Amino acid sequence: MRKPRKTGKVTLSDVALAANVSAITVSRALRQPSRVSPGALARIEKAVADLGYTPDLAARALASRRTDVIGALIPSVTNNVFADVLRGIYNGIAGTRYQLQLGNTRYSGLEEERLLRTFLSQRPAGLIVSGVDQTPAARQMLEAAECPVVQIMETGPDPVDMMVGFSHRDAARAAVEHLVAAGYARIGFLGARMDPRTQRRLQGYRDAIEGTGAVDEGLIVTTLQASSVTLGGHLFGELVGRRPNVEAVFCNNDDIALGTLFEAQRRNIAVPAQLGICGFNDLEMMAATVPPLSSVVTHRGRMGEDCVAMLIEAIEGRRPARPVVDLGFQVVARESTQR
Amino acid sequence: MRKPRKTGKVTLSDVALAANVSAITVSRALRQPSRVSPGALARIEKAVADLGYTPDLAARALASRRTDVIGALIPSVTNNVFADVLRGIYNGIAGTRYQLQLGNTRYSGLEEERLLRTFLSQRPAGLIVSGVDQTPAARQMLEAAECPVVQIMETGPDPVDMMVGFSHRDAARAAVEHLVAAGYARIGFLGARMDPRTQRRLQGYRDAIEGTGAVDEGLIVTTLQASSVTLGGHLFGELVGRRPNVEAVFCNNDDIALGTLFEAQRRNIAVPAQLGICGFNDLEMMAATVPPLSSVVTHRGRMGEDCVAMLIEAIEGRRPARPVVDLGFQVVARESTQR
DNA sequence: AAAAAACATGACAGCGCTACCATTGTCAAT
DNA sequence: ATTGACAATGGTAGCGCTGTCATGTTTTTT
Repeated sequence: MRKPRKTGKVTLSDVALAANVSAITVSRALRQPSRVSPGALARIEKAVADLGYTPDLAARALASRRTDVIGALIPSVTNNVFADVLRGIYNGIAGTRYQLQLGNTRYSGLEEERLLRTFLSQRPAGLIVSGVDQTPAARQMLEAAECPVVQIMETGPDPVDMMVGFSHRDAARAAVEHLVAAGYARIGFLGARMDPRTQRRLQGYRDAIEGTGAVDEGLIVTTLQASSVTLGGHLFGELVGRRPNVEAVFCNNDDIALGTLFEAQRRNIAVPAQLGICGFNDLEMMAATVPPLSSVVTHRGRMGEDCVAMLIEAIEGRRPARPVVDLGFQVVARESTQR
Repeated sequence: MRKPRKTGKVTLSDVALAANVSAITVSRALRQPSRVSPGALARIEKAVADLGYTPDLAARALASRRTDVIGALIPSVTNNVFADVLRGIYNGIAGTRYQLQLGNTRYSGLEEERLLRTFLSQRPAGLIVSGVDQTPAARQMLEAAECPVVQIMETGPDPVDMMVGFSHRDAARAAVEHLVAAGYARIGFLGARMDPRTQRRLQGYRDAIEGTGAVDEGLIVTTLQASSVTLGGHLFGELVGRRPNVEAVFCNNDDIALGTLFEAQRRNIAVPAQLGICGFNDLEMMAATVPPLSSVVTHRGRMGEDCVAMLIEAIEGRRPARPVVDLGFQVVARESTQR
């Protein structure tokens, strides 16, 4: 007697009809099977399979005023660092009922605001944002968000909600202290992009150098350009031009460290005898170079996994005991810094 | 007289009330401003701004039976190749009304099917999938999809709908022919992961070698492990163990080529004099190594941008004249293959 | 000047699902 | 036997928006 649906789509009530229960019971069977009698459940499951029913997520979202979408905002999809974090996030999310919606802010605060607005209008179940330097407007949106929020990549005071990361300043400081301990003096800093986290690493460099004397600004070479291996070579070339007696470099990231290594080869500067090189992040390749490059391990995959785990806990009402997780770091000393 | 919404949310009809028009007119003003009188439009825009109205996408999706979501399925988020494609996709999508939903299949056909099912139940506006080797079930879902579909990464016969990519087989063949032309004999092949596109590159290698004589299977070293720089070194070591007189290698990708370069340095094998190395994809770093490494340029960013452009054209009813776009490739000869 | 076409707007009825409350039946406690 | 607690199920009423058709108003055409 029921008029055929215009859309031809199999709906809840088609399933209900086939299973001889009401629509709401089917809905319950799908979401909380334990609240439905075994007999009804079996009939419903059969009907779902027979009819090939798939829930309509838009209808569900509209009716329940919630979704299973976790939004994530990262500044770059090509940067290996975020790629690893992203892999962790996908690993953490696989097998759960949540879906990831990824936004690429391209290091722009305005773009982040725009994406945040879009995401929030979808009533996400949770939100992942990178860093702690949101614009005031973004910060306000995050605080007003009625879902859990995790800030990733770094730790800091005053979290919006939860946090998982580490101190870039401390990590950089430890790396430079390692160079000092290895016997290098006149240590340079090479940095690209100069986003907030890079700035904090520079600060860590200053912290360490100040422990041994005055900072020579001429040893600090930075650019706003995006990081690359080629650029690493250029930066090192610039540094050598300015301070020919430089003994070691702490590189803002591993691409720059690799570029520096190649540039040193090109200039016949022996690594580690004449030049110590330390990178940051410890990408897989760092152990494979000649000589192997020292770096700072950052737990990127772990960060992605943990932030998803924390988010899901919070979404499901079990707020983590510690809302701020510091994953730490580890200086890995390889041949490139063994004078 | 209108009872206050329970959700406290600003809705279309709140805007309509404030602008003194009906809800449907507000709806039109937002979607097709040209169909509303300038006066009404101005009042509506003011009301939207004053009230801070944001459309509810779930409600829109339910009522209109369509969304602005473009789903993309890629096999890996950490592989530089896909990262570049993804960047292109995000570039193409920025500034449009479309949103990207990204799925990570992790090179698994089953996972691809699962994600496809999830995506399709959201009535996406369009779909991007990687490669041409979908499982039969996935293929069927794609063919039944009522939205445009683009297959990316490679071209082939029998597209589901549209395609943008290039021939991996031809590209690999050209690379190996370049090695031959450079005067190398006994050319090896190093491959990891051995996914379908890698297999086709191996086929291209065979094509080229067969042009000069018989293929020596001992020169082909492969593994199912995921590619990495370290692994590249191991593969090359394995190859040298088996065929000490190998003169050149065509590497399945640039990470492996880089690993090979380092392994050659470790073994004091001179590149390019004693060993020619050619990679695949031409990542940025290839030009910065010592010596610079030859590779095959693949237009990854372009592929991402083009596939989005094609998809949007098709979504909006302007089907592209050529549904299959071959972006081609380019062998870049650098010092590593200049004997 | 009358007819036709184009515009501007609105009323209504859902889209497919779930929140909320109500109803029924069963069983243990009183 | 009565009561209350609980489990299983269903009815009703939307969630916020848009498709469809209808209505009135202007502009254009012949």
